[in-house]
Amino acid sequence: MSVFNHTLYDNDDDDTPLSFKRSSTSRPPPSKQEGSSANITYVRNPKAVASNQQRNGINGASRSPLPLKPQSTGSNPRPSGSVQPNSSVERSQKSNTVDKSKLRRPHVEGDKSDDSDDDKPLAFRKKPDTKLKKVDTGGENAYGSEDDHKPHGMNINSAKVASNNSTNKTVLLKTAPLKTLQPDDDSDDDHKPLVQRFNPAKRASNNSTNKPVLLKAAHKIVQSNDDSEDEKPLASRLPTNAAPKSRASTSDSEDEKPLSARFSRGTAGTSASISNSKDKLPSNNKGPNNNLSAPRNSVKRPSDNNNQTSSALKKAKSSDASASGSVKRESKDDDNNSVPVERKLTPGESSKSKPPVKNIVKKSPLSVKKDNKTFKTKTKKTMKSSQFSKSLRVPPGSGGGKKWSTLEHNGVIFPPPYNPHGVKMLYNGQPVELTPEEEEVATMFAVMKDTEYAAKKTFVDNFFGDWKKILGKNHIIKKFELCDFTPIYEWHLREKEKKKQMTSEEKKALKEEKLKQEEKYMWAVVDGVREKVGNFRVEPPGLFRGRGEHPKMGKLKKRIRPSDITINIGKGTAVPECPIEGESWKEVKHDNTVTWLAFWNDPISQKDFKYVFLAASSSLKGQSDKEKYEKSRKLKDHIHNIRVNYTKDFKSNDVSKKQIAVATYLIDKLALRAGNEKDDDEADTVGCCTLKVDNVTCVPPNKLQFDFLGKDSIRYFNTVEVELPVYNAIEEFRTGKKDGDPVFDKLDTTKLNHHLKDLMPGLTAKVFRTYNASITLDAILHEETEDGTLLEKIAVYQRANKEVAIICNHQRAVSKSHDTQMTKLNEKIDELKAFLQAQIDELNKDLGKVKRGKPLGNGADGKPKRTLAPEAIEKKISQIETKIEKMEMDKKTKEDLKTVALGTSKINYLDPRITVAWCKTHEVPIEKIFSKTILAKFGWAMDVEPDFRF
DNA sequence: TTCTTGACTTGTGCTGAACGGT
DNA sequence: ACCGTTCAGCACAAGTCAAGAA
Repeated sequence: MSVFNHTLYDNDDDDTPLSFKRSSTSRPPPSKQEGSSANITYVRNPKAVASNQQRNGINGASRSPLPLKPQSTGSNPRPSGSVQPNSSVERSQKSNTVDKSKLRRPHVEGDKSDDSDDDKPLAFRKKPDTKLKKVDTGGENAYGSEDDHKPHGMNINSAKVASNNSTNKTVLLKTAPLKTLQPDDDSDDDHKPLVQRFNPAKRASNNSTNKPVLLKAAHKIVQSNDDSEDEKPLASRLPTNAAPKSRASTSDSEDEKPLSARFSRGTAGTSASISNSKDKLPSNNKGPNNNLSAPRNSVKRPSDNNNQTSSALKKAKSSDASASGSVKRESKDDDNNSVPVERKLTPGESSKSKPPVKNIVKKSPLSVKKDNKTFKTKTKKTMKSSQFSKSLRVPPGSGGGKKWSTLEHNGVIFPPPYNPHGVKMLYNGQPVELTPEEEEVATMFAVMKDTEYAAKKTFVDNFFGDWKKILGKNHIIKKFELCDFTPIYEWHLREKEKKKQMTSEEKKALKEEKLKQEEKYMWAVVDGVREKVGNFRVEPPGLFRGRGEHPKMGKLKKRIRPSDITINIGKGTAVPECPIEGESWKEVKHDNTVTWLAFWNDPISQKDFKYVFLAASSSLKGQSDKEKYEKSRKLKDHIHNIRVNYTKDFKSNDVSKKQIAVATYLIDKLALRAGNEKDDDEADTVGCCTLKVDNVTCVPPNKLQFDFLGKDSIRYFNTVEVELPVYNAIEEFRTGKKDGDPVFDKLDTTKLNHHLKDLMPGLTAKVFRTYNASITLDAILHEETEDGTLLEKIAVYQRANKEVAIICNHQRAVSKSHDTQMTKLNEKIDELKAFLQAQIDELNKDLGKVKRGKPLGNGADGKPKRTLAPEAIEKKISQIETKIEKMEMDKKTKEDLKTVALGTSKINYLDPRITVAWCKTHEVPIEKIFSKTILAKFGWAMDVEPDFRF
């Protein structure tokens, strides 16, 4: 069977984590038998749980003080992407010290080689002269970042430096001209405190010496020799050669230097504030999706075998890679297993097995128009899926191309019809009789009474406007102010309580019932393989919860009916029966150039669609995921030239060119999103291309302060030191414009991406995010993993993950109980400290006696104390101190991560092969890093060789 | 060329299961 | 066994980007 299964889910093993052993070489753990055993059970125990309601509310997430990126050593300074916390409080809280030390990044200082820098994540690149000035950092991070770069030892100093300013942090990047950077960065040490520490040379030596890097050494060596390298982008290789550390130092291409040198990054703190609110209505449908036991299919897709079979190595070249990615699918044969079976698919596989199809697929947009009148069937659709040849297949993203040959599924499941509760709300103090339809909408609003939404005017206005349409002109209810939804709200609370009070048996029964109803919708069969369906539940009606200041928040999201839904299914396959009697689907299509199983128009914005796709663990999704990472890896080979290219254009006389250059720089350095144009009926958020004059402030001599609301209205706040030409260009772009005007008036994402494609096939703005995230993880893991305990290794991974999350500005709301929890933790620590101190005092006393040859007397238990050797006593004291340190560390970690979300980057930006290879090399059970779901999603990456480098 | 449509990825919060301490 | 905290997984909003239509 597939490795995947074994690895991940052996039944036998139960939950025991499997660990990859190095010795095993690339092999994954022995596989088990096929499907048999592995079951993944998604079912959870129906116990009652206390949910924590973290809520929503406001997030004020502030970012942890993480340092964003350290300086880069080289050329590009990474933007510090740190986000600053919104709340001053939070900011102040952060401490920089701890993490940083761990985070240190590889650094290269002197690098002579530019190349190396290019490979490096921006974060790691050197700063040119960093003079570290510390900028005002707001504190937390500013320093942090720098510290991070530094070797641990260095941190101390840096710590001092750091101040807790609550304000903004500025990053300091040095803009130093390249020159500065280069040659002797070592020399820079003088300037920079941090820097000094960083001598590459030193580092290298340290590693070998101080740090026990067992694995590393071996590993590295291997890499260089490995064939595997072929696969790897050059850049990646470089690092490997010497010690990772050496990377920087070693490379010599000076060519590159200039560019790199130029970039300096500031690490500013960024803070992000969040303004999301969120309360959601209870959705009817939610439910765990557990797996049912379904038989699994062991069938594999016919494949080419391109896949990687066992050998992880099969590395296809990048180009192929995408095509050949192997994917494991979850298939189940039988009911019981939900275990994913590994399968490999090659894009072409399916085709093979199946009869060749014509390849005509052209990609046309869906034929369905909204009107649906026009249903055009474009050629593609018409074509039978069956016949495409593999060669024709195009990567999923590419647009054209057949995605499947046969597709079977059972459609979607609808939420239950509204069940009136009969509780009367008050209007002007009087109970009001409402029809079920009117009551349903009133209830949607009532249950949100304690959320932030209920206090927002836009939300209330939109809700009331839509509700009035249902009430009709002549309804007694005319003014919102006279409405009192409290009775319904209280009813809701009672229902919630009832639910909570149910016994576990009752809950279990309910769950099973639900599972039984949903089981048939959970699976689809694609090219003969059973695959999980992602979101087979139609969204229930409710009030739209747009994020930020969304102009449509509160509008009624009407109930979706079968007549709103378009089904996509294989030709010749039975069309799913419409689950609601007397109704029928809007349309049934047979389009094998797309991966959706069904869609309906978003009731809030008719121009948008809601799709039903396969689950992330499916082969189709896995293949596309792999292609995404392969494309990002390819960027490694082009990044140097791209940087040279845009640097050259910073001073172009062609404004359009200049804007493209500066925008690309910001996307590369700061990991900004592209920034598509938005309509007026959407929240007012921006990305790089849509930055407005008031989103960027020039802080002389060469810093830029960004403050804007990005995706999901998450605040991006960061002050970064940039190269002087960039600074000047931004200043120029802002000149003569008003606050709300676009900084990049000659640019939009289409133009930018068009330009990027000239630099590298398939390159788009978002690829930089993936590239910088993955290469940062790869670099930190290689630079900082040392021999140590499992927990220590996991901590290294977490720090690396955190670093990436900060770069990407992935935030989360601070849990409501965070402060309480911290207080408790502090009390516990203090208590323990006092206790431990007493012990230490006692031991010290004993130590003195022992040294003087005196008897120890009796212990607390009245028995004479055993005489310990001084060394033993010292050791004991040391252990106690270590324990205290560990607790402090845990506390810091908790504080640091309170506003940082690690999951998003893990799921979307970090090439799983980096993690898998690292786990194999360092014998860390993959389950310690990836949850069951993520493991299933990344089945395609499980058999990577241990020496894989991004 | 620009606008619109369509498809798919990315991102945050909520809910309830899992975990760990008492 | 109970209970609070942590975390996995889901829901669904909000991005990106390509291709077709105008």
